[in-house]
Amino acid sequence: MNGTTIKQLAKELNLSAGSVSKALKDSHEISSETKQKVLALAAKYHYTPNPYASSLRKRKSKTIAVVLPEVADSFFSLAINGIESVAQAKGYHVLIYLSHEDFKREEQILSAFRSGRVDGILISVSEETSQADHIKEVLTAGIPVVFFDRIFDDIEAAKISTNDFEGAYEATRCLLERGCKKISFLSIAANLSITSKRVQGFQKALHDAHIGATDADVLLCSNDMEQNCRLIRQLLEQRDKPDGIIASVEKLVTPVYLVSKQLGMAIPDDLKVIGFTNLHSASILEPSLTTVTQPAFEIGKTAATVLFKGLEEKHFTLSAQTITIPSMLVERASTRGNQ
Amino acid sequence: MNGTTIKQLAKELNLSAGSVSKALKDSHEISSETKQKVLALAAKYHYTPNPYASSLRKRKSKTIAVVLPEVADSFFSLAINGIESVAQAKGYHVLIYLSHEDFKREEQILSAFRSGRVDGILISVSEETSQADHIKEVLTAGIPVVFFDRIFDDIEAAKISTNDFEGAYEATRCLLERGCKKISFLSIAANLSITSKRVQGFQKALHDAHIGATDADVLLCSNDMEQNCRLIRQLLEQRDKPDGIIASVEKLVTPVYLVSKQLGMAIPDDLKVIGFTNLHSASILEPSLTTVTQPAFEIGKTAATVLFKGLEEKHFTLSAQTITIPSMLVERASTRGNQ
DNA sequence: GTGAAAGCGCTAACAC
DNA sequence: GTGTTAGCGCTTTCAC
Repeated sequence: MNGTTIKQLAKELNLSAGSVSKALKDSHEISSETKQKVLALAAKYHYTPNPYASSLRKRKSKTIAVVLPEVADSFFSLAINGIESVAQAKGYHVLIYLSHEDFKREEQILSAFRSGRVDGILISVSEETSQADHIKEVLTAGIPVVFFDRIFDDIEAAKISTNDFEGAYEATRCLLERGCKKISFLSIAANLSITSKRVQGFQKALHDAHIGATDADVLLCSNDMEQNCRLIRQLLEQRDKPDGIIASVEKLVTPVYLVSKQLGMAIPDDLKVIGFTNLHSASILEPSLTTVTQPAFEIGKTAATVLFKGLEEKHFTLSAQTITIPSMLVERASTRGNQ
Repeated sequence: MNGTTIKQLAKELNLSAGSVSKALKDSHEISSETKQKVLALAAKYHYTPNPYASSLRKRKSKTIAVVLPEVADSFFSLAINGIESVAQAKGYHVLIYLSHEDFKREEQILSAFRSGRVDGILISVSEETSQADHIKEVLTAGIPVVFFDRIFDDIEAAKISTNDFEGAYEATRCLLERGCKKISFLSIAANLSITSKRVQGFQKALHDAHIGATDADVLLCSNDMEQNCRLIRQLLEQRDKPDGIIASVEKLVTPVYLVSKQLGMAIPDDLKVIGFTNLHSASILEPSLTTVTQPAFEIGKTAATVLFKGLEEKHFTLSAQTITIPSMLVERASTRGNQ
């Protein structure tokens, strides 16, 4: 920490600290002449108020926390961009914390927020998060929370997500229409909202097409690339192998392409593929990948906007806000129909 | 902000605030009996010290700032992961700011740091940054700065980057060895350290191979995808078109693949390609992409580690630290030699 | 081993 | 219009 304080300015101007403070915030109580002088001197010394002193005094930090599982895939990168753009415009600061998909860490991170470090929290929960006591605690401490993407249903808080159910439903319909008879759905951690809703959308679409959906059609994958490759290889080597695959998160796309190539299965002729991803490179894969493109930037932006509204407007009930931003099915070559 | 304060604990325990404070930090002046009682009550009330009060008092925020151009590509995502992992281990908080490649914004962001909001700064400068007065100012205000990836040479500060020159040199050599006669180098903003060093590595390799390198071999691209596609198309449509391309940043890879496909140029037979990127999908492109893979996570981790050393050790001169972490040329199908 | 007091820098209520 | 005062919550020196 450094330099110029209000006191120093006051002394040099033969004013009181209080008057300088008021002048700096353009209070009507201060003569414009004095304001000029104060502003001039402040500029000269590059005076910047100590944020912690004023946070302490005003009991507001002008800071929000963003809690994420990881910032490895394109979804969270874009979401951060969205959040940051709103925060910067509103003059808020953004603290970032990664749970690394670890519930214990997520708990620790959240528990530190009870002390007033942040005015509000944006969170996308970890894979391991199956209960929300840690979130309820910050909520009862009076700190607003907005969930985004990986939301938690049974809790009273704002939730911003994409239409996971419909996205998966559409994707499944697309594969069926292109002639798939047996579709596998690759998912991750079952307790995540995005997972369960996507699985439901998948199963509903099968159902509506009068195709029996069994649990065996859903393959639970992990965070380990090697292991996922093995699982997918097993899947594609079995007698009753699928002719369509939905990769419900970005990191499952690479293993699908790799393994199908290894096994000499041609996409889309032997196997059609759809991925939930925002990868730019989807269009330059061979074949180019049909995607359920998520409004990642928009989700981040909306979540932040809603949070700031909650922080700034007195009688705005955050908990009522549940916003769904639609994803978009972008058809490319990986689902081309058989001729 | 909320809840329990030291005062309240003190009152309930019939102690002074000072004693409670000492007990909480396990001072030897306090009897272990008292410590027990204090700790017990603190736990009961989930006491968490107000960070801003103690920052104010101790003139230390336990917070660092990360200033980035953008968090769109895989490089910065991984770097953030690296930074955050160290920060979390050290008990530091991470504020994130995006310059969006805008110098004015970068200046504004930096100037706010003079007030002591952060103990140190990690920065990767914007494309537009051609002078460093804003950085020198925080430096003279006593706030340590560590550059990472996009460093700034003529300034006394720690710098963590990859071997841009050698990476480009190797990439160029690789193309030459695989039979390329004319190589184009796609670059972005010329004033960036990474750009100029990579261009130099490229030109040196041509030189060493006794190939005249002209400025025309370097194609300056922008941030606009459409425009880049047009530029690359022009390049590949001219009579004297290249048979090798180096995409010096991740976002230039997609346009190269797209355009070469549109023009019916086969990679690697008609055109060999190397990209500076950490994309997972490099291996599933068709053909798979030879990459200069950067140690993104490591760079972030090292930058943070160096910064914390500077913050914690009294006589550690940060400015001396200039660390280069090698990138790795990973050969894949996009540079396969002609048979 | 514990307490009292001062102060980090700022703001807001109240005085004049 | 400007000054004074008190205090946000915590830490630290100095007394006892």
